[in-house]
Amino acid sequence: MSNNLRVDPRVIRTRALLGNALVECVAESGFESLTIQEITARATLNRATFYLHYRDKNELLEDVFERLIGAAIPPPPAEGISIDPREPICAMLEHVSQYAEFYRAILGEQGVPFFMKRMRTKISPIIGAWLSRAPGMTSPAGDPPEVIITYITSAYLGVISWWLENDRPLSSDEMVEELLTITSGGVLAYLEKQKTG
Amino acid sequence: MSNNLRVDPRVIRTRALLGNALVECVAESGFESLTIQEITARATLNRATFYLHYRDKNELLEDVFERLIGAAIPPPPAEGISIDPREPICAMLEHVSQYAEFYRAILGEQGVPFFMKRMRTKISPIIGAWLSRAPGMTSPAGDPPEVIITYITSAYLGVISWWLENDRPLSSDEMVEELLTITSGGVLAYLEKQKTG
DNA sequence: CACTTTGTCGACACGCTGTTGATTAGTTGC
DNA sequence: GCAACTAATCAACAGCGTGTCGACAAAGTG
Repeated sequence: MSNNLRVDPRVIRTRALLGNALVECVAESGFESLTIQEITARATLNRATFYLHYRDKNELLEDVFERLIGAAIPPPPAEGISIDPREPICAMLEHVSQYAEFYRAILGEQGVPFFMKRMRTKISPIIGAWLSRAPGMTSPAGDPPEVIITYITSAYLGVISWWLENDRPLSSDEMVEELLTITSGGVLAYLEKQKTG
Repeated sequence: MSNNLRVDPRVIRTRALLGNALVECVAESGFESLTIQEITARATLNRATFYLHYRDKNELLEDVFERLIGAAIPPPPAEGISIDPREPICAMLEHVSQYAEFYRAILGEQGVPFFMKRMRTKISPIIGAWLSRAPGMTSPAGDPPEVIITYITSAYLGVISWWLENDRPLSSDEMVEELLTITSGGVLAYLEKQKTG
C-alpha cells in the first residue's frame, strides 16, 4: 500500500509510455482489434512489462482516460455548485478536440461501450447539477428524475461523437449553444431559433 | 445468385439455429467474450458449419438483428409519410421488450458499438420524418439539420438502454409520452408537466 | 435413382494470451 | 559509493480460439 504511491520514476515512465502508445494506436487503428503486442511494441517495452502494471488493455484504457480527463476537466461539481453547464461542457468539448482522433475512434462505430459509460459519468453530474437548480425545477422529489438526465447525457454524448466524426464543423462555443438551446427549449425552440438566426 | 434465395430447408434451419443460439448466449453472457465455439455448441452444430454461413459473429449478429427488427418494425418511413412518431417508437419499445435480455446485453456496458449504430439507422429516419413536418419547421434548407436528429436519436437510444437496464419501470406508452414531451418542449416543458401531472 | 448441396468430423498451423524463471538495469537508503 | 531492493528484459511455455482443409455422411433436388 505504501509503495502504491508510484514514486519510482521507472513506473511513471513505463505507464506514460504505455498510455501514449495506447492513444496513438487507438487513434490509428481503433481499440477492438488492438493487441497488447502492438501497444508494447509502440511503447518500446517488453510485452511482459505490460502485465506488471495492467491486467488487460481495458484497464490501461481506464487509467489513461482518468489521467487525460482529470487533467482537463475539474472533478465533477461536488454539490450542485455550478448552475451554468456552459463552462464544463465547453471544457469537455475542447478536451475531446485535443485528442480528436483518439476520441473519435473510441466513441465511434468501432468504439468501446464501457468507455462511453465512463464518459457518461463525467457528463451526467454536470447535467444533474444544472437541472437541480433549473428555474422551473421545484418538484416534490428534490432530485431531477433519472430519465431526463439519461436523456440529455445520451444526447450530448451522441452529438459529441457526431461532431468528431464530422471533423468538428462548429466551434466548441457554437456547439454548446446549440446543445443548450435544444435541451432547454426542445425542438420547437431550436427550429424557431434557426429561422430567426 | 439463384441459389442465394436460401430455398434449401437445411440452410434455413441452420441459420435459425445459429440466430437463436446467438440471442440466447448474448442474453446470458454478453457478446464480447462470446466465442463461435459456444454459439455452435448451443446450436448443436459443428463449428465448421458456422463458417459456411458467416464470416464472424458480427455478421451473424447483423443478420439476426435485421431479421428480428424487420419482423417487428415496418421498414423505415419511405418519404416522410408518418408524421406522428408515437406509433413506430412505441413499436420499437415493445420489440426490445420482447427480447429484453438480449437488447440489454447488447446495448449496455458490455455492448456492441456497431450494433448501436445499426439501431440508430432504425430510429433516425423516424425522427427525420417527424421533424420534416414539424409545425415550426419551414427552414430554408428543406431537411432538418443533422445535429438535432443526432441529438434526439442518441437521446432515445440512451433512454431505451436505461429503460432496459432498470427493468422497464414504465410502460411503452408512458415512455413514449415522456420522450416526446422532452423532445418537443425541452427540459422546461418536461419539468412543468411533472409538477402539474 | 443419380446428382448436388449441406453438414460433420478430425486435424492443422496460426496468432495472441498470460505466466514463469533467470538475468540485467535502474533506484533508493545508509 | 555500496548494498539491498525493485523494475524491466528476454526466451520459453501451455492454453485457447481461430480459420481452413479434405474426406466423408446426410439431406434435399429433379
